[in-house]
Amino acid sequence: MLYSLTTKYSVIALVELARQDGQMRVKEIAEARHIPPYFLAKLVPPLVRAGILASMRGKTGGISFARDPSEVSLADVVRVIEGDGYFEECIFELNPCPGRPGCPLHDVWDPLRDEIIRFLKETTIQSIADKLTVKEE
Amino acid sequence: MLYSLTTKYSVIALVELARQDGQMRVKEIAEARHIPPYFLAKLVPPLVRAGILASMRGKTGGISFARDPSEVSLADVVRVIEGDGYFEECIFELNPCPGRPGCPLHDVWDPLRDEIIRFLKETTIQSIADKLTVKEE
DNA sequence: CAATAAAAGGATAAAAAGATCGTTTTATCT
DNA sequence: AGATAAAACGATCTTTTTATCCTTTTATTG
Repeated sequence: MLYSLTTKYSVIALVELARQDGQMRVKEIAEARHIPPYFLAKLVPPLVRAGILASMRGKTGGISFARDPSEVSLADVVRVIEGDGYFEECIFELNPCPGRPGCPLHDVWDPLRDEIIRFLKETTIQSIADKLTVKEE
Repeated sequence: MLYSLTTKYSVIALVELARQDGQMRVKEIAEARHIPPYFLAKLVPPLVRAGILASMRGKTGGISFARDPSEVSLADVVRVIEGDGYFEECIFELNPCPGRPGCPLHDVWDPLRDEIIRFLKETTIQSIADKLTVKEE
C-alpha cells in the first residue's frame, strides 16, 4: 500500500537490530524475522552508503547503526530503498505530473500525501522497536 | 505510492470516459490518455464484472458506465484491481499481520490507513472529471 | 601464516507486473 | 449473407521486483 516489500524487509531488519542494541550479523537478523537472508544482504550496502548503518567485515563482523535508531525515520529508509521520486509521486497523471494546478487530483491528494510523509518522518525505528519490545514481554 | 500503475491506468481511463459522457471505444480512450491500448483492454472485463462498466460488442460497441460515475469511487476501482486485501494491508509485519494489538505499528498506522481509505472512498471518478474539465478550459 | 567467517559485489534465476499479439465471439451495416 | 469492427479471451513476451548462488575482499583467531 505505502511501499514495497523490499522497504518492509529493510524496516523489519532495522527494528530487529535496534531491539538487540548492538552489532548483529545480517544472517542472524534475517533468520530472526524470516526475511530471505541473501536478499536482505543486498539491502545492506545501500543503507550503509546512506549513513544509516555501519558494517564491519571479517570474522567478528556484522552491522550496527551508524546513527542512533531514534534518529532514523521510516522516511529515511523509504528514501534509500524507493528512491527520491517517492515523495513527489502523483496518483493520477502519468509521468511527468504537472502538479498543482494542472493535475485534477492534487488539490485533494497533496494534503493527504503530506500527512503520509509526516507520518513516515515522525515514525522512527526506535519507536517501533520500543513498541515491539513492550508487546513481546 | 498508494496503488499500482495498473490501477492508475484504470482511473485515468474511467475519468476520460466520464468526461466524454457516453460510450467510447477502449482504443479511443487509450489513445486519448496514452495508455497502452492492449493493456487497457485487459482491465476492462474485471471492471465490467464488478458492475462499474457496461460493455457492448460489435461494430458500434464500446464501454460505458454501468452506474453513474459520481457513484464510483477510487476505492471501488482499487478493490477491483488491487484486490480485497488492499484495505487491510500492514506496513510492518509480514503476512499474516496480527493487527492491533500485536503489531507494533498498528496503533499509529491504523488511523492514517483509515484516512487513506476515507480519501479513496470520498473521491469519485466524476469529481476528478469535473476538475479536469475545468482545468482544461 | 593459514583457517575461518563476515560483508560486498557480480551473475543468475524465479515470480510478478506490465505490455503485445492473434483468435474468437458478438453485433452492426451494407 | 458477407464485410466490418468492437469487446473477450488465451498465449506469449518484456521489464521489474524479488530471491539465490558464487566469488572476492576484509578482518579475526588459532
